[in-house]
Amino acid sequence: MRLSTTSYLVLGMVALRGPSTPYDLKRATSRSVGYFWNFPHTQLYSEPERLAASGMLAVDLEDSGRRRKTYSLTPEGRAALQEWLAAPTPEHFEMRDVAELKLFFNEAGAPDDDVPKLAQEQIRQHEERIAVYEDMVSRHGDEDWARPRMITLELGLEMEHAALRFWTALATGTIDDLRRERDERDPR
Amino acid sequence: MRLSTTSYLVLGMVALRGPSTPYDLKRATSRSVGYFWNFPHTQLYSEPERLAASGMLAVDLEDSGRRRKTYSLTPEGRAALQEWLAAPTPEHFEMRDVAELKLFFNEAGAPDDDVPKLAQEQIRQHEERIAVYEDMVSRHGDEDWARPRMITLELGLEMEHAALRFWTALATGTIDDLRRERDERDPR
DNA sequence: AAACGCACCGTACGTTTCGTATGGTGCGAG
DNA sequence: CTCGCACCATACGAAACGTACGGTGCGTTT
Repeated sequence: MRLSTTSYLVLGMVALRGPSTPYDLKRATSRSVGYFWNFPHTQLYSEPERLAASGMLAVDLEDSGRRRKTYSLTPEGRAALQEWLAAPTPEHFEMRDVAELKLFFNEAGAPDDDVPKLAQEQIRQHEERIAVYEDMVSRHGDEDWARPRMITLELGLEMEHAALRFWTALATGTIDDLRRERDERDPR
Repeated sequence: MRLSTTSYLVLGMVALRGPSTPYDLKRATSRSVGYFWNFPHTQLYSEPERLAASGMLAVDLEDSGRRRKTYSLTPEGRAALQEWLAAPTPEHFEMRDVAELKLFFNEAGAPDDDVPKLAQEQIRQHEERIAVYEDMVSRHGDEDWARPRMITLELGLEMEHAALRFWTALATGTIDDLRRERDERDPR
């Protein structure tokens, strides 16, 4: 049985939260890890089933109305998760950025310049996302249980600010400054 | 007929390159736009077929051995592409970062600390990618045809440096400095 | 206390994407 | 001339995706 990244996502979430229903997972991921690995909620119903079938999760079926399924980690599940966590990842992150695509193909566009509008919208997007992240920090930043999970927010914030700087520079025609400042900061 | 992002990718590539075979597209994307929107090469064989069926591309079938198909843009195809380019994107970029996942779930791992190795490997990844991007800049940076397409490289570089700063700070225990420096640079 | 409405929760199903694996093609070396 | 390897193309099964629908049960209204 081959485990995908989604599998480990589920195993990890159950490990952090304790026994969970798919709906619990859905809510928990959409507010945290979902920001850097998105997937449809249907996966959170089918994937635990697969994992239970291969002994990674134990399932407890509610017999009343909603017939909720509550999944918990088995020793095998925990072992698989820890093995995965212990191995560093040779993969580079993967991006999917429609705005960047549009910028790349810009020269094939109609004569009038579409870039300012594109940049403006991206600036909006990134500022909004930064606000969301900062809000999380200020609401949970000093709670002990949250601390270790907050660290990834810093990466998110670095990336958001990087993108924001780029689109802002593009909108104001100061791309050259961008490169110069980067060279000063992280000399090659 | 519904066009996906992949459709526009193909339309855009044919627009920039002129008439192209799927293999041409594959090679061209893998060295450029593939860095921020990856997809398997099989898509580059099936997608143009779809687009040709709906009149966005014209196909010219080689009758000799390899039976190459060369696709070129029709007026409808160009119109569709330009319409797409003219509309700013409401979407935020999407990330898929296995390393970030591992970091997030770290507390569920075995007692010994897996983070240093993880960080080290990511630093390697990002330095390597930066080298690739810088090489592109230095090889094509002063060619006129390449200039407009080089601009997205700057976004790539900003992102890479952001990630590199994060993992480096994580490895050296200077995450707090990271935040402080960011605040100085981009005051909230 | 019955009826209603809405937020909560779960799953079925058709479509698209993905990756792998396989097989043909033709140039250049020997 | 033929052999080998890089080039090129597609088939096919498996996974991921998104949407759309349908049930559940709590709180509110009458």
